[in-house]
Amino acid sequence: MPKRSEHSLDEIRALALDAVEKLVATQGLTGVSARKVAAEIGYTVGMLYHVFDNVDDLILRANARLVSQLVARCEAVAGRRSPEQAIAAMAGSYLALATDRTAHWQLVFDHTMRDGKPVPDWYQALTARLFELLEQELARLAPERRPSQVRLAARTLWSSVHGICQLAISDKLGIGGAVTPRKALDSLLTHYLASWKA
Amino acid sequence: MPKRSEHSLDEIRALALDAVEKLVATQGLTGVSARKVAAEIGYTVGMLYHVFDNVDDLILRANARLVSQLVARCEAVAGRRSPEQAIAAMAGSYLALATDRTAHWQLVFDHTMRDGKPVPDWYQALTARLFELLEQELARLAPERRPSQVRLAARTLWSSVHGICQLAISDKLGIGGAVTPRKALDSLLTHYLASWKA
DNA sequence: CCGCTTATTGAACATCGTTCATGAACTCGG
DNA sequence: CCGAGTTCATGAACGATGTTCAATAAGCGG
Repeated sequence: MPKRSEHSLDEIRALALDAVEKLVATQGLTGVSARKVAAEIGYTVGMLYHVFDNVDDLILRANARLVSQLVARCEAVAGRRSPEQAIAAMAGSYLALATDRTAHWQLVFDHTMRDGKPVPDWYQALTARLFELLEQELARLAPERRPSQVRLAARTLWSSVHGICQLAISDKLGIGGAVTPRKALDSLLTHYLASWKA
Repeated sequence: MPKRSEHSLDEIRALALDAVEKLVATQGLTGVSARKVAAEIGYTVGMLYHVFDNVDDLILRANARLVSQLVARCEAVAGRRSPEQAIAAMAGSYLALATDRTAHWQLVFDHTMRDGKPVPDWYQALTARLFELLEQELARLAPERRPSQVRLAARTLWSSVHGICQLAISDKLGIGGAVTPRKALDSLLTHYLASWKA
């Protein structure tokens, strides 16, 4: 007994993504499943598959919205002030989102493709954009460095920031609490950049 | 119709852990499930629960064996040579295991407790040991640094190494291939330590 | 008004983690 | 040597998961 709803397919998509955010915030990682999302938006599971390829696609779209926010914040601070400040602001944005929306960010970290399929291109392009922005600032910081060196430094730094934020989220950093992720990021950027720009 | 087997409980435990390694190596992350492990060792699911608390326990024990290898390698290179060389050897051990036994290491990275229970103490103690070893070398490198600074540097560096290895495993580092994880680790250690020991 | 497209359902399948009553195979006291 | 109790081990069951799909209702173009 199907009943035409008042929502367009695009609206249903958006509703589903909202539901993912709500569910992960309230129930954690296990709160996100096709059936729960469907129930949350008042549809059945089958409908979700009409609108998303599969659950991987659903979660990836939801995660992309969060990563896009990070990209936006990084773009906002790019170019302004000194390169060091811009880079610090980017890392800070990363950490801020990670600690502010921990549950959803855990979904970003922990999600892995079923079976073992590769992450789709449109998603990888999003994260690649983060590398680009950092490269820009690094090039500004040390204009005489060759592009390959800038590339290496960007990937090294961003991976490190990623690692710090991830361990911070899973509470594996400072058992005594003396080591905050904020301090770790400061330490990383201060020392790495001091030597790198020289 | 239960038949007494020829294995002791401890032997079954060991067989199961071997099976996890074999399954993850041949079938990837999805190849590891209670039923598949049970089938692999010629028992039924119920038997696994006689010998492990649950699947989290099973996987954690399997992962612990791999992490223990890393700990052992790090202990082997600790104290010898210069602190810089020891630290580089530790990071290299991390990377070597990550690239050599990629599938199993992905299990270490990707595994998260069901429901959201905390990681048990005995496992956290294992990873904490890695921090300790690095702290020793850092203290040797800069004897005048205060313990809190050594703590911070150890966590910063190890998280960064972790991040680099993780992105390397999931192939998110160098699209062009020019950036190898090896170079990223070198870059990280060289620049960070150069500034930090000063 | 009829037929075609589109939305939506609900049931089905396979797999997963987990629990448990059942029972066979040992062990040991008498 | 035999019965009681303990220890292995099973297979079925439950609920939840991702995914597919035939069936069907609603809307729309002619």
